[in-house]
Amino acid sequence: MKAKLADVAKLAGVSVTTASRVINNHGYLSEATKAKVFQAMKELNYQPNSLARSLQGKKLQLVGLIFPGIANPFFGELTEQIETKLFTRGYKAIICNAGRDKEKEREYIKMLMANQVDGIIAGAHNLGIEEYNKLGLPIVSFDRKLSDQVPIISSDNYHGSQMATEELVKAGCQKIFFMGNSNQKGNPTDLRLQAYCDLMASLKRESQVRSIAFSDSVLLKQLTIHKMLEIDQPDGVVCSDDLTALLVLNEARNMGLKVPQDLKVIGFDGTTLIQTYHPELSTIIQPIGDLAEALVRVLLERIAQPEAALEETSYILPVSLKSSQTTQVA
Amino acid sequence: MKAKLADVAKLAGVSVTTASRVINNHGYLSEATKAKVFQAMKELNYQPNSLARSLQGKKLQLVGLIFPGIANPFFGELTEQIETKLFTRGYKAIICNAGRDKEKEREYIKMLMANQVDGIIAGAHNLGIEEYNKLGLPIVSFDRKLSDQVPIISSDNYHGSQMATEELVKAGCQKIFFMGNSNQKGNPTDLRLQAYCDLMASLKRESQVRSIAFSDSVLLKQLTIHKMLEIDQPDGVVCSDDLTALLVLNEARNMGLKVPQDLKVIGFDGTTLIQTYHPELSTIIQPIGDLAEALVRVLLERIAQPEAALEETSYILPVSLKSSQTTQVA
DNA sequence: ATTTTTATGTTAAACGATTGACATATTTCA
DNA sequence: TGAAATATGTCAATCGTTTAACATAAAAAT
Repeated sequence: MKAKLADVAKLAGVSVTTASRVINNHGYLSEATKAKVFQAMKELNYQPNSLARSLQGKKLQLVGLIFPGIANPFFGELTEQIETKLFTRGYKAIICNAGRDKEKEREYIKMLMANQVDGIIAGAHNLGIEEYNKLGLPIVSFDRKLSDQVPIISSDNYHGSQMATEELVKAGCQKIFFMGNSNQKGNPTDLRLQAYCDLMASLKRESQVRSIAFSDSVLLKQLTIHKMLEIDQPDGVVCSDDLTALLVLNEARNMGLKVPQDLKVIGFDGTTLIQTYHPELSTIIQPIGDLAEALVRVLLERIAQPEAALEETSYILPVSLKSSQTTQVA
Repeated sequence: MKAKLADVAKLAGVSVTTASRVINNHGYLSEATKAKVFQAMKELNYQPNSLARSLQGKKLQLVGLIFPGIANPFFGELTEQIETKLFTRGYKAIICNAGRDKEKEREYIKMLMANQVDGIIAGAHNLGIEEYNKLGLPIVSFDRKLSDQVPIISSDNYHGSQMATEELVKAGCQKIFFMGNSNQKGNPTDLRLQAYCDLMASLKRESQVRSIAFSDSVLLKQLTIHKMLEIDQPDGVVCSDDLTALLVLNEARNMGLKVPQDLKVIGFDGTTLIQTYHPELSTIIQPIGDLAEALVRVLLERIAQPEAALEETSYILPVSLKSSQTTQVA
């Protein structure tokens, strides 16, 4: 049904070899022949079968993206940016929503290998180092150390969280809590927590951490937040991400607390979505476009030269503070 | 580098043919042989090369998803659901963010063809019917008529918008406006607009439509909204989607309007994100999970039996009204 | 007029896996 | 014991494309 190279060659009145030469621009070709072949390709709406080409050793120009899920706006925006940048460079992306599921991530990796992807961008990290090490595939990791062989791209989580905490301190908060997604060890969110704790310690203040699990239902999350606001009555909350910050804001409003008078809140991520639809929220902005660019660039470099020594094993991109109403001095 | 079938066969001490037979469960095999081969596969971490298999005529089990972009929460959630359901059935997904760009969508389609995808789920509709018709590939469309040969899955946009408008009428609004993304013809959003207009007409009220283009900057959108709220002073706004509704709510708050006392607002889409972080917003909920299920099921049926006559050319899934604070009777 | 260069064709092998045809050996069952 | 069923192997073709090797012929350069 679908046109193959032999059909093109026949229509153009040349041999299959010549047709292939035209496509791959290989050897001596006359303009006339090229024109004939291109014309035939157009007429037949011919697309070379990438699978067959890749069997020959050519790159499939396909990469796998493994993330916890793209419904989360941060990963959605990051994935979209990555895909766009890949496309510009002639690459395609297979998406894998691994969630928090180790087994699923393992399955995805198998599937990607079977599909001969040229490389992987890993942003879901349920698996151990060893499993990624033995793949023999170019990999770059988003925000998590996988192995010495795998370059990591991330935002400056530590500095971001430091700025966030400072923002609340400067705004005059006396009782600053940290509220975040519960942290498996090694998670970059750890750095956000760490920076908060370090800064509090350096100010001789007590760290107060409340965590809500990613998998908790919203009601449970709200309950946790409610309890914190009611019992502990903090006047400032550093949140591990913007969505958590929104929950805090919502709960505060329900309880009749005034923001920023009674309570100041700052988030983390700064997606376009949040910046657009919640311009009032102070937050730490991750440079999503730059992150995507770095992930793609480093991966494609690895793909082009798999043997080259790693220039850098870690790329930490700067974040920026967006100071808005939720941290305004009352 | 990567293990191939020949390596497995050698390690297992059998012929390549036998190894292949084990994998494909073809012909007579002894338990002992099967065990040996499986063992060898495990040891070598062998994954059959899907590309080579597909060249043989086997399905690649790969489908293309073409959407305007997954950063939009609605498409993000829909894409995630689709991907999950595909994965369960052994299929993989290539994502294509076509935006509003005709040329890019065309390029994506070429690329998908070159990659021998088994089918396409099309949710970005920049191209004409003809282009989709001549692909000779199973396709299902989300929310837009492409051709008689292409089944459409969509929500009941008309009924949804009808319910939305009624909700405002019931809540006592006297001056109900429609605010939405500007509508190219044939867009399903048209039905939302249509339902609003029809209902207004049947009530002998005047339709008032304000449109903001998808591509408008946020500032421009806000300006449009501001103008409407200030000059026309509607007391109810039917929005074509939840994000637009949020902009209206924000602008209303900035202007000191009280919701729902001075102004009632209702949105459309009802993503988990919005329901979670904006529980106050009344909206029409599209059944994202069911839409994904239907898209996947119908596509896989077409893939399994490409020649079968279409059972249905259009599947319209019911939506539901979520009546919340923004449309409460004051 | 002769050598290069350019242009194209023929043929065949290769990529990795599948599969049919055929041969052979072992087991099982009448 | 002999036929049927079971188990495995060898060989070769096939999928669509690429590419090296070789041959040939016309055009261009010497």
